Parts: sequence; structure tokens; C-alpha cells
Amino acid sequence: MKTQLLFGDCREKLKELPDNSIDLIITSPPYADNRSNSYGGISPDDYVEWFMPIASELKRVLKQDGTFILNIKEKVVHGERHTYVLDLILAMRKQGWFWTEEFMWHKKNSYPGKWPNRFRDSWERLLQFNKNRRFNMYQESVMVPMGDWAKSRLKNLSETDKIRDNSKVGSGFGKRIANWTEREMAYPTNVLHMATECGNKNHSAAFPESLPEWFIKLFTQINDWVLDPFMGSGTAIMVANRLGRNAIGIEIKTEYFERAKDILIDAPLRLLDKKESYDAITS
Amino acid sequence: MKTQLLFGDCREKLKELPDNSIDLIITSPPYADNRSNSYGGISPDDYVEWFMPIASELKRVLKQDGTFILNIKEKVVHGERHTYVLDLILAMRKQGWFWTEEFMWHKKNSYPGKWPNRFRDSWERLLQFNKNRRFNMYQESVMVPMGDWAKSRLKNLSETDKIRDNSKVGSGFGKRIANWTEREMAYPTNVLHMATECGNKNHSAAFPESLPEWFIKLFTQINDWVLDPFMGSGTAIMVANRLGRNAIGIEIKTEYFERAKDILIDAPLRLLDKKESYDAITS
DNA sequence: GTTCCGCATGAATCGATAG
DNA sequence: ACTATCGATTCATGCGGAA
Repeated sequence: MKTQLLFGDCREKLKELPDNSIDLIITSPPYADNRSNSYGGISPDDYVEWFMPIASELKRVLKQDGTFILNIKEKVVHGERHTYVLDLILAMRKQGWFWTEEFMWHKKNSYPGKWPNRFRDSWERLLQFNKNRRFNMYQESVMVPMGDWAKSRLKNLSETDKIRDNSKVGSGFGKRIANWTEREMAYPTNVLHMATECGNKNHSAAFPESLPEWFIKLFTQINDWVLDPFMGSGTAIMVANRLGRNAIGIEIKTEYFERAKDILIDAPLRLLDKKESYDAITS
Repeated sequence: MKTQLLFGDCREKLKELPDNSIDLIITSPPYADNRSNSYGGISPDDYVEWFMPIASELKRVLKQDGTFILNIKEKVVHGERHTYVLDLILAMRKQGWFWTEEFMWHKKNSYPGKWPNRFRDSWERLLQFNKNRRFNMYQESVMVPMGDWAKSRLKNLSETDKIRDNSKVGSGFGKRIANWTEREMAYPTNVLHMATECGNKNHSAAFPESLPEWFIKLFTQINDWVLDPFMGSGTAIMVANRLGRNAIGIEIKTEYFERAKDILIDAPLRLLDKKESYDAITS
């Protein structure tokens, strides 16, 4: 199993990857006007123009039955939602992608704040794109406990456990999923309930580990290839690694790249020889 | 207080309403390919073209500081999400609307089913449009109990009530919210958790009462005017009525119209003289 | 009166079959 | 090939009847 970390601009680094080699692309690109010191602070109006060349490369490296999961949310500009995400979806389709689905990530602990004309933004889009109508999907790997658990199953659990686990129905992870038999499991929906990991360790990741974990399990098998062209601190790559998938991460910012490298190399989960496992790290 | 029920095609009936007279429009128009025997089963490709003349009239009758809430969801066509809702948002902006916000309605009891390439669709869009960047919003009226309510307040509730009410956290209504003091309340987010009322008595509504209730409280005050141009069985109008708002409902289908009329007239909640209150009913 | 169990019912989607 | 219809799949919810 391999894990490759590439340091640099993904617009360049993606060209080094072979055609039709990736099973799952999952990424959270810099939002408009964010990370201005790395990707140059793309303005909302230029966002689509900036992203489409990257999307083109992603389409090239993705396998025919692979999947591209794009985590994105439009920001508020002059009191209204900007339309660059809508424009992006339309442009992606024009480029030949299928807009298969839009998953909803409900962020349970959204950023606090109060404004006179809007409430806290508590959800993000997880856009699913494919190269074909047919693609690999392993639904059984993300099944969740059934909903009528309340009436029968949880009688002997503690008060807080009962209440806490309730909110995980739909999509997400209960901690005791392993205890349920298959008959008591149901397929999830396209709504994911996951809290953002805020003060975890010393890095605040774009998404919690459970998010890439869900999609990696859903769209790949062991030894498949996972790509994150905007790796950040490497959450998706680390999870792919832990789940026994090959992974490629690209990051332009030195600070993020070094942190991701440290985390991945220090990870005690890999039983393989470190040298063999990470010989593809380039910096 | 008045409640007007207009029988007919809203493309015609809307013309009878005066300019700048409505505080809140909340509606759930027929989705593409649905209600084929009333509005002619609009195909997804023609949806925007069909809706925009209606949107134009809605813009005319809405007050300058009023709000338009549109409940809609795109359907799957040939294995991918159709883009007519995205196109609709872009067309609305071109018509002069502000796309202020997109609320998320998480439907816990989504339609069942299993398919090889997708999960159950469990959420719908609640698009907020405005005529200006400034509009009326009464945030305090929809505050919800704070996060630790479960540990303190629900001790003496029944088991099922506890579990049931839990799912309404985030945005929504607990039945006993009135018991909380303001100090224990927090502002909600833009995610609403509400189940559809399916097996309800003898009418199944498009949305549960708590949905229009939330928006009516948020965007109107007593004696303001609420409009639903696709009234259906009249859930939104009935709730507006109960909350002391003036309301106008338009419905083209005889069956729905009659049902709505019966429900509204039989409602024992109105203390006003029935004749005065409903003298504007036309059929 | 409670609690529990069974049953009908949805803004659905896919694939096969038929015209 | 392209459209129209139909069956199979599946689960949260509320209601009614039974213990």
C-alpha cells in the first residue's frame, strides 16, 4: 500500500498522475476569498474559471467507475448567497461530468454568531460527480441502525446515551453500530449528521474524520486509490491510509504539507515498513 | 382578520391582488412531473419557463420588506439530479430577486426504497428570496431551547415524548418550548428537522404544520398578510390563521380547494364571526 | 388510562416490459 | 431508439386495537 504526498500547486502536480487511476477523489477546495496566501484568494466571481482547469485534470485521472466528492458552500456576498457553486455545477456538467447527487452535511456544532438578517449556517454541500451513470458503490459498508431502535432496543441504555445516539439516525455513526445485527440495520440517507472537530489536537481540519471515512467506505474497497488535491492537514489521506486504501495528497502550503507529513509518518496504525509505505513522499 | 381562498389558476388569480400588499409568500409549487392533472405536469426542462411569470406576479404583490420562501427539490432524471432548481435560482436573480438564503429541511421520514446508485433523498430546499437586502425578520419568535435542555427539562416527560422531541432540536418546535425562559433559549440555525405528516387522519399535507409556522413567526407579525399561491390542502393558510395573520390561498384543484375550505371554516380556533372572517371566500 | 404491536402510507427511483 | 407503464424495493410515522 502506498501513500504519496505531493508538495505544490495541484494544477501542476495533477499532471504527473496517470489517466484513469483514481477510484475516489474527495476534497474540500479553498472557498472563495479564503486562504489568500496560498491559492491567491480566488474571488467569488472568478471561482468557476479558476476551478474548471483543475476539474478537467481530475476528470482525466479518475477511473471510469470512480467518484468525485466535492465539499463546498457558497459564501454570503452583499447580503445574499453568491451563485458560484450553482455556476460550478452547471460548468461541471458542461465539461462532461454527471451531477449524480448532492449530499447534505449537517454540521451539528456550527460556527457561533448572530446577524440581523440570517441565522447560523449549519450545513454544507457534498456534491457527487461521476464520469458515467454507472459507478462503484458499496452501500452495505455504511449501513446504520434502524430508526425504531427507540421503541425496543434502547430500553436499558443510560439517559444521555439514549438522547445522544438519537441524533445520529439518518446518516452518521453510532458508537455501538457493531452491536446491531444485519436485520436491524438500514441503508442511510443522503443527509449526514456530523460535528466539526474543533479543538482536536493542534490542528483544525476542514472536515471531521468520519466524513471522508463515510465516503471512502462507500465508494472504494481495500487497495483502491483515493486522491485529495487540496489535502490541507491531511485528514482524508490519513483516513484512507487507516482504512487500507492507497492515497495521494497534494498541498501547496508548506505549513499544511509538513504537518500532514508528520501526522502520516507518525501514525502508528500502519504495520507496513515506513520506508516502503512512504517512499513516494516528495517535497 | 381575513382569510381569502381563491379558486383557480394562480397565474390568473394573482393578478387580482394589489401591489406591495403581502408580507410573506410561502409555498410549495408542484414539483416537475407532479400533479399532472392540475398544472399539466410540467416537464423538468420547461420548469423555469413555467414558473417565471408566476414569480413576476409574486414580486409585484410582495411588500418591499417582505420575504418569499420557496420549497422545492429537483428530481432524478436519467441517473442524475436535474438542474432546473439551479436554473430557477439564477433566473430569479435575473428577474431582480435577492437569493438571500437557502434553508435545509431535513425530512426524517423520507420515502423508502433501495437503488444501486443512490440512497434515499431525505432533504429539500427552502429557498429564501427578497426584493431588497433589508427585510423584516423577527428572530426572537423562533428561538429554541439551548443544548443542555435534555439534561434538565425533560426528566418528567414520557419516554416516547423525550425521544420524539429530541429530533426537533436544531430548528423546530418542542411542544413545551413555552416553558423555557429566554435565558435558556438560543437562536436556531438554517437547518430544520421535521418529519412529513403522512398518515395523518384523512389528509396528508406536503409539509407539516411546524414548517410554515416557523417561517410565519420568523417573517411576519400579527395582522400581517401571508400568501400561498399553491395552497394544496391549506396547511400554511390554516397555520397563518391560527397565528392571527391574514392569509390568502390560491388553489386550482377542486378537491384540494374544497378540503381546505372545510378545514378552515370548521376550525374552532377563530373567535371572529365566521361570516366576517371568511366573507372573501370565492369559489 | 398506559404501553405495545401491527398496519397502512407516502413530492421516490430503477429496471424491465410493452407499444 | 425512444417513451409510457408497472412492479419491486424500503422505512419513519401515526393511528387503532389489544394486552
